[in-house]
Amino acid sequence: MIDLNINITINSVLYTKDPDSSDLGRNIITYSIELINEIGFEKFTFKKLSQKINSPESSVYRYFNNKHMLLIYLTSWYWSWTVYKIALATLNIKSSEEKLKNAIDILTKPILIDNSFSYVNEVLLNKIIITESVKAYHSIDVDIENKKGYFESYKDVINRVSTLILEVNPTFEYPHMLITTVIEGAQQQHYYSEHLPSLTDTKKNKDSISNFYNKLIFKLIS
Amino acid sequence: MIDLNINITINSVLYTKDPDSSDLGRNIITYSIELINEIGFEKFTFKKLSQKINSPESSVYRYFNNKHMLLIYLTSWYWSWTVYKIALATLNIKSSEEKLKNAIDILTKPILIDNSFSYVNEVLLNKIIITESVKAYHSIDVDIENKKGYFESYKDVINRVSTLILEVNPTFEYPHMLITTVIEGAQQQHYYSEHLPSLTDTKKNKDSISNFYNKLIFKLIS
Amino acid sequence: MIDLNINITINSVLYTKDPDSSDLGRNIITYSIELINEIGFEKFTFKKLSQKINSPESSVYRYFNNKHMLLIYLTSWYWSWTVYKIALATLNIKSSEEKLKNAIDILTKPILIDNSFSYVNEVLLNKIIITESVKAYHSIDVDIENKKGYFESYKDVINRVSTLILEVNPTFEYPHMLITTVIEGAQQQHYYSEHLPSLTDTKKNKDSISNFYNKLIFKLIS
Amino acid sequence: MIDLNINITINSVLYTKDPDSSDLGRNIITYSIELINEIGFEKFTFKKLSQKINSPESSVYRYFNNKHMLLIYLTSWYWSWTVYKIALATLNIKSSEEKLKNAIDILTKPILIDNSFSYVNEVLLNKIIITESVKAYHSIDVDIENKKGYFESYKDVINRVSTLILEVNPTFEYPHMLITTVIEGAQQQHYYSEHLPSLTDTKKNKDSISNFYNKLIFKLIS
DNA sequence: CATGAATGAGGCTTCATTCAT
DNA sequence: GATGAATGAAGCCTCATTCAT
Repeated sequence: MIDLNINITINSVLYTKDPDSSDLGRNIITYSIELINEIGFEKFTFKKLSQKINSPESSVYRYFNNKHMLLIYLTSWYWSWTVYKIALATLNIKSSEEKLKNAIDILTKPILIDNSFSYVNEVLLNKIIITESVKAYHSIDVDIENKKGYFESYKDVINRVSTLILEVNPTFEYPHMLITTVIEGAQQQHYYSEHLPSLTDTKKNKDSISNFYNKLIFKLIS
Repeated sequence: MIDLNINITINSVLYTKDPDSSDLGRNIITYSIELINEIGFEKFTFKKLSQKINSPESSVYRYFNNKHMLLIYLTSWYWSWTVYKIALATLNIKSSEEKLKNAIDILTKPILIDNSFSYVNEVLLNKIIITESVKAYHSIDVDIENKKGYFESYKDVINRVSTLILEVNPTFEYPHMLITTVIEGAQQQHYYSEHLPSLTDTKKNKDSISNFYNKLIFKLIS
Repeated sequence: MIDLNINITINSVLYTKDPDSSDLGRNIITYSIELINEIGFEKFTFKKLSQKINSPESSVYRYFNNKHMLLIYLTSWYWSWTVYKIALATLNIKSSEEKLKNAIDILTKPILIDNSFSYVNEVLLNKIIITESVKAYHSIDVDIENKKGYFESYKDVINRVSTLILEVNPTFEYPHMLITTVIEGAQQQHYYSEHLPSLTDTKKNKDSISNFYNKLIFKLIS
Repeated sequence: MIDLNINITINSVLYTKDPDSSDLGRNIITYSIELINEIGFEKFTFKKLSQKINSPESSVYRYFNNKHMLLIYLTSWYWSWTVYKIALATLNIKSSEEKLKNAIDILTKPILIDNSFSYVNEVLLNKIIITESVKAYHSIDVDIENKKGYFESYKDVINRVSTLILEVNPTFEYPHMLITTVIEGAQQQHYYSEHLPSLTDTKKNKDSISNFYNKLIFKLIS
């Protein structure tokens, strides 16, 4: 991946103080990703995080009002990063089919570390997205939070890829449904292949998940 | 639906004392479904439940060791009930395509109340499955729990429908992947159509979700 | 004072669990009165109380939801006890003037220990009433709390003495205003005579407060 | 009221830096009055105030060491303002009775906005005095604070009006007791008429509070 | 077997204050 | 002198669980 001098910009409604504005803030991001992976989001607390980073709990609160907001931030970061990867992968490509294919690959293949963003371990973050992100928008306050714009970056991914689908087949009726099905399906399959293999069919081939969803999309929209 | 004198049988590893064996137990099921819908699983506690049913907290503990086990029980009940509905809907049907189509309809159409099981409100339970069931198997202990058989009834659904897929197309490589994608995709779409409509395409037609997944399956396996 | 086998009954909306129903509950009352006197209501916390009585904080919460409710309870107890003292002091007395005078004495003279209620130190409790009771009903939620009946026992005192005033002078227009002025004035004067003597005129004579308010009442209603 | 080019002067022990010496200081006064009215003194914090006035918390600390000192300042301001109003209202009047009557009116009638002091909303401040001022001198440190002179302006009011009482009746024994009873009684009655009407008798007539206390005083000292 | 009381531990959050710039 | 960041301590409350009856 090209090393560009860039930052993922996150909507300021998603934090109290920008974590990318200080060492402590970046530590919060780095080690919350680690800690959520270790113990799960349910048992994750700001107290445990603050012990891990040797800062007082109250300092964490200067960045995020509560752990739910931190999770929203992490998912937003992840989807903004995905948007950026899709943008790079479709740049200067003429064929609509190829652009779509490249986007699908990004959404369905295993995640690799991206050294452009030193304080985020994208592989671990992806595991959190798979395991915990449903909790981010399956909250009882989803409607309020949606209005506040908490899910914009995910919507952005969906809309961009929907547009690519419509470029290939302008009369296809269900682009959003298709693309959310693929994204979330692929994430589940990666989880199943690791934890509940009888729910999937990935034993033989590492690329079977990506292959499956590519076939699914192109068969459906052709 | 035919009124059969039947019960959903749940594996005894999923409870300490069978909730279907007493009024208190059935109350626990009925009102936990209500309460989880009201306040979300995160904020649901045995204390609040016990206040709602006017029984001591300690009595609830006789049935389930903790709220996670209760959620596992509820999801198991839901998928066992789904197995039963699929069994009924495919009984005495010769055509493999029709059997599959009937199963898909059950998995993708909106849930209706089933009066055969008086103490379970299936419509509310389905909302819990959509919103909270990921939390049931996205726990840090998933591998242990899988070994204990906590997810057998979901696997049962997947295996039965996979078999139907293979009846239609014996060479199809990814029956499990396809069916988990469809089941979970359909549930998400129902959730999105209510809470995050910009992530789906359901405005015009109530049956669009079911139509979409039917097309998807038959296009893919034909 | 006659030793009667009685209890002050407190409306059950004022507690979560009746403190008069257990040793722990009675300890909470006894020692909260002590502790509030020592450090003031502002700095009083359930944690400090629980340390004083060697019980866990959470046990205190079984009796009162928060310290505000405890203060409401204490003031209610105090005014119910006052109603009881007035009832005793006016029993079997024919003269309206004498009944009123006896009631006024109870409301304006210094408080004496009443051994009928072993776990309440009435002298200390009275100091709390003088110093802190305004905080009980000068809360931002006074209107809601009034509807819930938090102040009924104080209203009871006022109404009973108002009735006595009207017995003496049935045409007097301001019985409630007069009696609240006297009760709260007398309490303030006792406080001032101890802490801010330049705001009162009590140097010479211990009974001057009671004398003053007796004169005030009878001059005004005659 | 005559527009005089004047300021209420507050004893410098009541602040760390004079709030009337800067825009920020005057903002602290203006918006603390608003905020205490909105959320009550208990929940009022310098943090919330600093957010309201868009200044850092630490800047507020330059003016007042803590919120208790701010409350002392506000009550002092209020009573100094009252002294000033009484002075104006008794200027050039010969009759002692009339001077006393005018002073009583000021102390018992509803407060009106005084445009001479632009950054203080006297109506809101009076509500704070009614609701919260008891907390100012009912602190555990009252004796120390009294020695430091925190309550001088209230004492000033009491002494001036006591002098007026003694002008009318030089042999009256309880001028301080009478005047504190009237001032605090009247404030309570205004509170009760708004929040706990069953404790007062103000339904018919807006001026009944002032009438009552005028009658009370003149009947008692004549 | 069912109950109700009791509790230790910890979650979440705010406070009042200090410090370095 | 004003600011803004940082923080230790504590407040308030709930949780999940155990125990004695």
